[in-house]
Amino acid sequence: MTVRYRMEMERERRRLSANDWAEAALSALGKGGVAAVAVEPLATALGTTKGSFYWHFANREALIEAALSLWEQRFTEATISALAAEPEPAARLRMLFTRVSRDAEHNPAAVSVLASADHALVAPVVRRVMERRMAYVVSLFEELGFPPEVAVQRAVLGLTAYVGHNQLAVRLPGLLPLGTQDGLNDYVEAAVALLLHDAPGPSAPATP
Amino acid sequence: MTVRYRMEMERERRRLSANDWAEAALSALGKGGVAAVAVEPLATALGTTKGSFYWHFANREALIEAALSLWEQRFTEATISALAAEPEPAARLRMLFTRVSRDAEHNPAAVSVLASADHALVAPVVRRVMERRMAYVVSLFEELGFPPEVAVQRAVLGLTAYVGHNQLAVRLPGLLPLGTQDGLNDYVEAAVALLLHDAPGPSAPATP
DNA sequence: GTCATTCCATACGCACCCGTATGGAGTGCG
DNA sequence: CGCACTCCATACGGGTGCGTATGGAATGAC
Repeated sequence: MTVRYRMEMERERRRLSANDWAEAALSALGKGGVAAVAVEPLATALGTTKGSFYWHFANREALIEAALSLWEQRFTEATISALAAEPEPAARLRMLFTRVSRDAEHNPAAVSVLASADHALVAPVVRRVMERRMAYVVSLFEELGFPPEVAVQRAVLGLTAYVGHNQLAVRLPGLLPLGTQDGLNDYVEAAVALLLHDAPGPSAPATP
Repeated sequence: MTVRYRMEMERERRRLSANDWAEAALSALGKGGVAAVAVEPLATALGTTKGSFYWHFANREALIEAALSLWEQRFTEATISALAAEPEPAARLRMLFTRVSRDAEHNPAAVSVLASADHALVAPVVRRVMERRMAYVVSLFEELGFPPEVAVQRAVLGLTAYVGHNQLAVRLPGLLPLGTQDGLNDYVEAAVALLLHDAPGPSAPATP
């Protein structure tokens, strides 16, 4: 019965950790890009002041780095590890596209990160992530038996389509005329079918 | 022989017009998004001061609107009118993709505009432009004889691929493994071939 | 309870940008 | 020349965000 609740009606007012700040920064990153990862606005949003922040972090750059690190881990690992179970490369491709297309409009962080790719702290992270994805998709088409040049072309088409889909779905909701969930599913099926067109047998060299 | 050149060695120092400011704003928009369309930085870049700006414009919003209007006109009209000459829809599609893929990496304005699509002044402009493009590409595939649902799917794949291509080429140069110009041309050919796969005859109803 | 440690609130200086006010160059016209 | 008009330079106030300094509250060890 210690008197712990004095004026705590408006907010919890429990103490914050560095991770709380990083999570809030990641959320702000998704909403407004790196420009929104600002100390004082985040402080008021968290119901605290700058004094809390500068106890946990050295400066604003450290906060941006923490948010980016959080994003990179959460995102890359979650997506790729979810596919590791499926042995069939064609099924993995279909699963990948279904998954990312479904999450596209609920994923503003990826859009904001790419939009801030000119920032010195963002550039290496987004490049690392995109290079990993590019290499992964290329290897996927190679595993399907496409010759290297064709695999690269299919992968570029697929990856750029995903990036553009993500951008348009987030920034201009309702623009893509895919209707409801069914329309989106049909689109993914059609797109994957095109990307897999004339697929040779798996792991069969194409030009012997 | 009037003494007109007093201290004009470092800059021309001729008087500026509102259009000069709008052009500089468009350039800044391409480099750093709407955040870079700032009065004082642009003034120093133009070798003048804010006094000049606030003579030609009411405030910063008017400058942003001028830059966006410039971009919308220059861009949409230039691209679409260049295609009006070609009667064959397949050739128009190929020409469209060749053109936009070639210009993709030299077109940072489109990327910045889409990146700033949450801005109140940018949102209606970019939505208008993208809706026009979407409708145009859909009508192109319909003209090729695809049934409406398929035309929409092909158009979505093509447009999102272009948007993603533009983003990646501008923000992460060298990431797309397309090599030199020839590699890009081959990619465009392959992508267009996939998008045109199983095309019915032009203006032939598909499901009679 | 005392006390040291952890964590936060407040106040301050600095820098940047917006918008306004005002005086003064520059130019064309009589 | 003189004068009106166009255009720009400078100075100022307000607002916001970064980073620092410093005192004080909350918490755990004893």
